[in-house]
Amino acid sequence: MVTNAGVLGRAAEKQAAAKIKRATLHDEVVSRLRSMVLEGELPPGAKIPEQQICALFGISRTPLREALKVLASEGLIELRPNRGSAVAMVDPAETAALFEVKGALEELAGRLVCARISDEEIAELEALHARMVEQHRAENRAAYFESNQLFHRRLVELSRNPVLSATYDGFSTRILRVRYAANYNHDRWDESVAEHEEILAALRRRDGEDLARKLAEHNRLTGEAIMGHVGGGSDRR
Amino acid sequence: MVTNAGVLGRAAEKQAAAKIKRATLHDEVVSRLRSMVLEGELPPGAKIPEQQICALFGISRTPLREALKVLASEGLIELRPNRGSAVAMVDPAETAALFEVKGALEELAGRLVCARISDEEIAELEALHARMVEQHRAENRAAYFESNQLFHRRLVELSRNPVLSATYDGFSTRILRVRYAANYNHDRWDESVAEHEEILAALRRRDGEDLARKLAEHNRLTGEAIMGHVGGGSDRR
DNA sequence: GAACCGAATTATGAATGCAGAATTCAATTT
DNA sequence: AAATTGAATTCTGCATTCATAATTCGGTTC
Repeated sequence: MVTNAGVLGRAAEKQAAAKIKRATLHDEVVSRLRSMVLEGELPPGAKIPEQQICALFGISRTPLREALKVLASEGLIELRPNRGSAVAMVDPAETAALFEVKGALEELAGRLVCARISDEEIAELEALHARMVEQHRAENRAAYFESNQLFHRRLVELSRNPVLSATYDGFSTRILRVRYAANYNHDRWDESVAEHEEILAALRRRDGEDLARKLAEHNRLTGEAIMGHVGGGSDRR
Repeated sequence: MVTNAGVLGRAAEKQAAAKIKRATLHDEVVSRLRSMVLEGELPPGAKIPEQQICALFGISRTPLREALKVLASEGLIELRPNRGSAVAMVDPAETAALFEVKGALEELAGRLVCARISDEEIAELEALHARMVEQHRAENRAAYFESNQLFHRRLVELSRNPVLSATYDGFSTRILRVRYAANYNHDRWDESVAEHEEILAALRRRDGEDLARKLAEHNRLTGEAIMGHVGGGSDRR
């Protein structure tokens, strides 16, 4: 069963708060297809036969094709003229490139957020972190995973740069697919939690440069941990 | 870019001779619509009546609507469900946000390019710079403008991170629309050329950190110059 | 038996048609 | 006369249909 809440981009959450049903069909299709790609239900490289998907969703090809254009511009699928569309392959080199850019974005977010965040919002992030630690202790992988995402997402959002938030969400989404595939090992959890502590410390001091460095480093290490599972050990189940 | 890997000379020859036509119609429509938005032919806030545009292009609504979805995800136009699409407004706050993110991307590019660029490619950038200086001296605004864009674009490209290049291009495009509107004054040209000299100097020394700083600063100053003409202060909301 | 060519099938790209929402405009009411 | 309501028109969203390129499969030839 698909629960869109924390995994999908900003659009999904906003809509969820307002209405249960989406205004337009192709937006709904974009969300559902994106989930399917992220969760691996449509594996990398898989061809996307329009008619089958249409039958699955109970819609016609028009809204589906509109949705495919959007997902293609997000980099999740590829369109080959007259030859159909397919789920984008996960290229190790591209994944590394994604992490590099995501790191630069978090660096910027770190600098900005220190200048613009309120005390209450710092407390909010600390609460998020506490929840994450609790889920880590309970070894609830899925919940920990989602809280982790949420923490970073909220931190970027608090930088009060909507363009940055939107861009960051896009990269998170693309990377999420790889993270699902490579469920990296447990000991990285401990490191990750420790790094979050340091991140919060820098945030409390409102030391923008230090926070930027810490975030970039955290991102780099996470990337390497994941890359190690994607590139080196092909760990399929 | 295009699938030109034709082993059969005849088909490729015919294509090249006839026209550089795109494989799919909606791709062509995306390009043409984007140009119209960038050049101000479709001014910010303008509604986009599908039928008129269809008549103008001599196409049906289907490929147009697919193109609109793509441009919406690029941030150039807005889709309001059941209420039509319109060219995205140029918001001073959003423009400032765009420059912040673009600066972070160039910073990353600066670090990467120093580690990955070859001597020949440095020479190529110097040639581009020289051409730009020449056009500056000749007071050829349009040509200078384009060379300037090209210089930065190529520098980012030489960072050898395709994701970064694509993202940077996207932001350049969105900003380009504002730059067209605000043809900032001539004295900024001189500053800009001087900054390019420093950028090249840092590149020659392959001092990634310094180059990153220089690029970020150059970006910030350009942004402020443009923002001053658009109407917003540097940071106002 | 393998390679090659061509017709049949299938899938994609684009156009048209149809239902419903939004806007417009006129008529009615206060 | 101004405001409001509702009918008519316009436009968007989606489904359906048509055309064309790609793939598949069967037959032929070497």
